[in-house]
Amino acid sequence: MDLIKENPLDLLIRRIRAHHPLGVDDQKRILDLPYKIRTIEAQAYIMREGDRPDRCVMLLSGFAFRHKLTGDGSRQIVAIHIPGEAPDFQNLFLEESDHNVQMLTRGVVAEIARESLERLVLENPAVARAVLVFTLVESSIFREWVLNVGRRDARSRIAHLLCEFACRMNAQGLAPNGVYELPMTQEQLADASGLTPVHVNRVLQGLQRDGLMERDRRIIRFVDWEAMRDVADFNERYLHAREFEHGRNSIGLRSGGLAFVN
Amino acid sequence: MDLIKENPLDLLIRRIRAHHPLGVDDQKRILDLPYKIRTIEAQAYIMREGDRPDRCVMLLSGFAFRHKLTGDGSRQIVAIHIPGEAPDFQNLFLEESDHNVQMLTRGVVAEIARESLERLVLENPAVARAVLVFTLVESSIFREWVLNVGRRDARSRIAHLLCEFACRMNAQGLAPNGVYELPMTQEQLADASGLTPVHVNRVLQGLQRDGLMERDRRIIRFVDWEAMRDVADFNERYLHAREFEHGRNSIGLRSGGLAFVN
DNA sequence: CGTACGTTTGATCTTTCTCAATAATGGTGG
DNA sequence: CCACCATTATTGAGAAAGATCAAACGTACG
Repeated sequence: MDLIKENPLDLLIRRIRAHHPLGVDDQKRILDLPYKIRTIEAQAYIMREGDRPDRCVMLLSGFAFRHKLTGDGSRQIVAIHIPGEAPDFQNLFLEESDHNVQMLTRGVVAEIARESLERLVLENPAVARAVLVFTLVESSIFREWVLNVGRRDARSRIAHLLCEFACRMNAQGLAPNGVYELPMTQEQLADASGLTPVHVNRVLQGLQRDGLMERDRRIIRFVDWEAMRDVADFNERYLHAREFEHGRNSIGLRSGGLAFVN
Repeated sequence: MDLIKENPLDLLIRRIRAHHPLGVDDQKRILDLPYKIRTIEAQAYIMREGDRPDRCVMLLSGFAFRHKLTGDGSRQIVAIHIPGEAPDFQNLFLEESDHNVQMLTRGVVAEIARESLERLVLENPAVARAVLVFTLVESSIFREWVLNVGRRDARSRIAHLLCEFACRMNAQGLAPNGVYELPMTQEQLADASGLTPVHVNRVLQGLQRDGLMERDRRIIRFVDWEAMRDVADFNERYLHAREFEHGRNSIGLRSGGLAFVN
C-alpha cells in the first residue's frame, strides 16, 4: 500500500474510522476537503516557532520531527512523526506555534488549509471526537517522554525510544520482523533523548554488544524484543493503540505483543 | 473571589468565554451539567493509571499533580494543577488513563460525569473548540517540560518551574507582587524536574544566595524577576496566554510582563 | 578523488547522584 | 501547652553517569 499513490483524504478517513464509526455524509465532507500535495526536502521547515499555523500537514512519505531550542542554542526534539501518521493538529487551533516542525528526510505531504479543516472539525462531532483523541494520544506520548528524559538512565532512554518506534512503525506496517529504518543521525537521537551524540553512540554499541539489537547504518533490527522491552522499561499502554482498533479483528493485537514477536 | 463559593459551571463558562464567545444557549447547556462538589484529602488519588476515566474534575481549591512511575519505582511528575484551572480533559476521551492524578494538598473539586460532558462537547462546537484549545495548551506545556528536563541544567530547570508557576498563579490572581505559595516538598520538586531532592535543595539555596528569590517555608518570593527569567531561559510563549484574552482589555497583558514586575 | 558529514574512540572533567548523618518543622495526643 | 514522632530540609563526603574535548576513521556523494 503506497500512501503516496492514494487519496490522502482516504487515509484520513481510515484513521478516523479506526477510532470511531463515521457516517456517509461525514465521509463525503472529508473527501470534499481541498488539499495540496507537496514534496519537501530533508531539513526543510514545515512550521517555525512563532508562525501562525495556517495549514495542517499529513505525512504521506518521509519522517518529520518537532523540536524546541533553549536560549543557548541546544535543541530538544519533542516528537517524531512517521509516514502515514495522523495529521498535525497540534497547532491548528492556536494562534502561534510554540515549536518548530522540520522534515527529517525528504518526503511527500498533503496540506490542508486551516480554515476548511477547522470548519470540518467543528461541524462534525465524529471528526471532532477523532481529532480530540489524536491530540490526547499525542499528549500521552509527550508525558511518557517527560518521564523518559527525566527519570531513565541513558541506556533505558535510548532503548525506550527504539521500542516506541518499533511499535509505531509496526502499527503502520513499516517494521516487518522487527526491522525498521530509523532515519536519524546519532546527534538527532541525542537531541531526542537529552544526551550527547558521543554518549548515544556508546549506548547503542552497548545494546548491540549485549545482543539486544543490531544496526546497519540506520537500519535497526530487534534481536531480543523481550530483553529490549525490559531494559527500556517499555509499556505500550501510553500509545493507546486500543483506541484505534474499531471495527478491526483485534484478536492478537490485544495480546500486548508486536506482530514480530518471535 | 472565592472559587469554592461560586457555581463551578460559571467558572467553566468564564474560562471558555475567555477564549471564544459563547452563545446564550451554549451557556444554558453548560449550566445544566450535573456536577458534584467533593473535598479531597492531600495525597488522595483522583485517577490511577489503568483506570477508565469516568469523570472530569475541576479544581476549586487546592493543588493537584499528574505523575508516572518507572518500573523501578522512580517517579516523574508531568504536570501540576493550580486552583481554578481548566478541568481535566486529558483522559476524558480515552478508555484508559496512562498516568496518575493525585492531590498535592487537600482541596475542593467539582466532578462532572464523563457522559454528560462528552455530549456537551460533541454537540456544541464552541465548547469543542475551547476543549481542544485547553488540551493543546496543555500539550504545549508538556513539550516545554520535555525541553526543560532534557536540555536545561539543574539551576535553569528549577528556575523555569518557578517561573512557570509564577505566571500561572498570577493568571489566576494567586501571586500578588510575585509572592506565591508553592505547596510542594523538595522531593516533589525533584520529581518534577528529574533531579534528586538533595540537589534541588542546593539549587534553591543557590538561587536565594544570588538574590533571585526568597523562600519562607513553601512561600516563594521573586526578588529579581528579570534575572530569574534569564537563568530560567523562560519565555512564556508556550503558555499561550493570548488564547485567553478574548473580550478582555489586553493592554498591559500583551506587554509580555507579569503584573508584579517592578 | 576530495570534501562534508556522520561515527567512533580515548582521555579528562563536571554535574549530579548516592549515602549517611543531623537539624528543623509540623502535627498529634496527653 | 508540651513532649514526641514523622516528615522534610540541610550538610558533607565520595562515587558515578554522562559531558566535553579532540582526534581519527568511514562513507556518501558531487
